Amino acid sequence: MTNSPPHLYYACMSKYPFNTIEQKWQNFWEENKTFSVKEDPSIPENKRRYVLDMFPYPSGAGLHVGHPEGYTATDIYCRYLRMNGYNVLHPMGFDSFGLPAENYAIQTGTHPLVTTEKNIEHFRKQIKSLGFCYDWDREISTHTKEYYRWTQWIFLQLYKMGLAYESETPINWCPDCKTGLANEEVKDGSCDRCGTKVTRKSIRQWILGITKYADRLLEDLDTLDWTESIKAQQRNWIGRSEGADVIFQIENNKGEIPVYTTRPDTLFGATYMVLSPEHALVDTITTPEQRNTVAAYIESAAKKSDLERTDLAKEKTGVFSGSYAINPVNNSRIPIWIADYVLISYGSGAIMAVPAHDERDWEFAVTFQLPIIPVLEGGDITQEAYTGDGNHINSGFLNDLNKEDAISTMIDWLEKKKLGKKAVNYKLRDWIFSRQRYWGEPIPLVHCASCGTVPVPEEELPLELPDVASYTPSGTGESPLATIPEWVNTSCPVCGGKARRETNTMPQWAGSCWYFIRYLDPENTESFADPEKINYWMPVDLYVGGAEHAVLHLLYARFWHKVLFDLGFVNTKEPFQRLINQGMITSFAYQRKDKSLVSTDLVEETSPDVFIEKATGLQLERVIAKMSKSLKNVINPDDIIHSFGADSMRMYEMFMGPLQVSKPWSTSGLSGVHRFLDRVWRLASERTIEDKEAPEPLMKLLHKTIKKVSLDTEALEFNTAIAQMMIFINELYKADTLYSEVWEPFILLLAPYAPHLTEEIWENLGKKPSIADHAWPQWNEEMTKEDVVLVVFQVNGKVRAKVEIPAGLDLEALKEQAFANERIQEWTVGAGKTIVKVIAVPDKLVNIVVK
RNA sequence: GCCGGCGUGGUGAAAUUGGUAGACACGAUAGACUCAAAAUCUAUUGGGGGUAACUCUGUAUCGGUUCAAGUCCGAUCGCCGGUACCA
Repeated sequence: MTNSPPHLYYACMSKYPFNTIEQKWQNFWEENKTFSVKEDPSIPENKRRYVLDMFPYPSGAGLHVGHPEGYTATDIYCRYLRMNGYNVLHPMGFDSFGLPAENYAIQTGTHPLVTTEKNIEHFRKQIKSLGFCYDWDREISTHTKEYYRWTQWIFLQLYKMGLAYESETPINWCPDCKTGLANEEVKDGSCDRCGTKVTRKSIRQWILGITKYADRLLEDLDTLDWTESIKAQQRNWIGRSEGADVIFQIENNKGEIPVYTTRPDTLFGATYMVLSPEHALVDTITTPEQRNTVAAYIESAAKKSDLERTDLAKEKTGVFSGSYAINPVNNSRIPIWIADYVLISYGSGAIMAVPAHDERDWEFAVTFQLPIIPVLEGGDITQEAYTGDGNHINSGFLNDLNKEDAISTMIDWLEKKKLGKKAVNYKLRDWIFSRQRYWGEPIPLVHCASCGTVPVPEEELPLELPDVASYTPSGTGESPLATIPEWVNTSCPVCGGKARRETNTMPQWAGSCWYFIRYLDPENTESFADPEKINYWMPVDLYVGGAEHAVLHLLYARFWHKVLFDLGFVNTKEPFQRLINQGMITSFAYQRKDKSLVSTDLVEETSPDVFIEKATGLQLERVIAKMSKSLKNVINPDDIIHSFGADSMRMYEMFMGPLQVSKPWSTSGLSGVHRFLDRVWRLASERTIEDKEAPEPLMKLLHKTIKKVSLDTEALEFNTAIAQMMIFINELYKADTLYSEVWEPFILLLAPYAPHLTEEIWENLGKKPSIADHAWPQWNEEMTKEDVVLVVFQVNGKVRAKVEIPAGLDLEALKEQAFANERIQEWTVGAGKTIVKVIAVPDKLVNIVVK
């Protein structure tokens, strides 16, 4: 029960020799290429499966217990599919470009290539020690030039389609990582990777036009078998809204201001306008009297971080520009204000303000005493903005219409008068793609004074990452590559004149946008993958990984895939048909009364479930927390494998609970699973195996077990499949004889779960390895049915008797049984009750309703 | 605030279409084996009452639908994840 510190595991020694067994079979699989897979055309399409794990970033910390969770789930599923005659593609690789290796290089002077390859070695060894059925011949790493050659090639396709463009507008900048970040990499105003507060910085950068695909990224979500939560996150992130662009004329012919609104029906209630401080027209509309005030406001707004301008801002601020605009529906003169609650990055950076029906405008209007005119009935606009539906008032031709009708009527009117038009907007921004760092794919472009930006010819790819003396980013917005003149200075591929290479690199997400395609054809030097192989395997049938990539990797990869689809290079609109997110493996932690947490090594369990802080003697509450070094509750997979074996580790992670939910690690729970495997081993080694017929009850249990394990494995419900196998073993334990006709099928059922142990037992039975190539056992439906069933008799819905009766008894006979039952009689006629109604469900129950 | 998910024993969790709540496992208690311990095996184990047969009660809270609700519907509370002046 206690979450013992790691050194205590070793005390729990097992009897079955998992260390030697596991090493032996891992060697066997490797030498025999048991899990190598080919595109066999004779296997029909419905018998091909592509099962993919999110590949890891090979960090210096090594494998975390969270990794094997998803990997074990797909491993069991793949082994199950193979045994059922499927041709299964199940590869593994490494997402090996990225900042940690580079930061380590800065600290130590070691080349990122050296540490990365060392980490990959370590990860590969750790992953192999769990006995997964990957086809290691297909392993890829995104940092190798053979791989990034094609990442660069895809970038050039994007460039040629006009989807990659250069820009110099303010972007998110992490002062610690010294690089620009995409919107998706900013969480709560901080860098997703290092937690440093993000600032704004204006630098030249490469941007990918993901917004051109916004509609398709949104629509095609409906075709995917993903969890609602991830789809919802992507929908929210794309943030599509429908409304209208409306043009407001500035008084005295100073120009016009287009605004975007989702509520064109409230146009009669627009009593002022607001421009974002960064809006291009601010200068034009500011009157001489207001110039100083406006300039001061813009300066103060510019100093604020995004976080201060949005999250932290409770009070609305702003200044009057001095100018007025004309409301196009009623020609009323409305003031134009400058306020930072309007963002330059959304819509046109300017709004019409309808304080009666918009919370933000209401707050602003109240603060600055601007008029609030209701145009919909309902609510109390003296207290708050009313955003609900209602009949329109004070709205000319919209009066008496509801919200929906008024919106369409107004849009028609605007379009007819050429004052505006229907419009769609997105929260999604284009993808800021360049990084001012070293350890990433060089962007294969050349800047020529006469030809402009020119792509590196495809046949010259890969454009190799050069060696640098110092990895430290300049911080000025240039990558360390800029410091190598012999690399930067080149000739223009078009005119042959002097030119400079692009010095930015790609973000870590680039490599993971298409790695699942490279697995199909990892050695190909002619193309990124052979179309025939793509046709054979794609799309990915099942993709398992963490939910933290909901709007990063999963959105970017979908975008690239759609581009490749449009170019005819891939055969599907979507890369990942089905997605499952494994839950996080958490750990227990101990909490004081004041909610502060105590490191696990400072806690003692004095009696069951009583936890005491050693230093103070105060009782602590056990809570669930993320594993963290500071709490000393991190579980290291290597320790677990060493003390309990990979099979125990695999099975425990599956037995903990449903794959999709997060659950706390418990080492005593692990030992329960280990005990089960040990019992299997002891049955195999201690009992005599008989070829004679097994008793019928055992055969029935076997068939029920085959059915349950098959259906649950298919549905990825591994915890209940394991429970059924435990029931089966508990039953086998009761007899001295082990019948081969029940034992052998059981070992096959267990094989995907505990592959090493079952290979060994299988071989000891005199069978030919590998058990992974053996056919999955089939159940006989007749044998899963019981002859006698337990039926309950209820009176008024309360169980009053339980009886065993022959299965399939007809309803009348069933009712008769109930009435004849002594206990039922006591509760019905015996108690002087009148029978009102009788409900009978075959093989289940009889419910007698009495008064 | 908004979106998504979840609330079941001491603990991790089970429970087809609504039909025996708590399978399986951990922990605990007792017993067997042992000089003893560990390991192993067996039994019991939601809570209350009763010598017992049995009985009352129980799936976050309150209410509803139903012969029957962990499951369906409504409201409330709590937890987790995401997101937030997006006009």
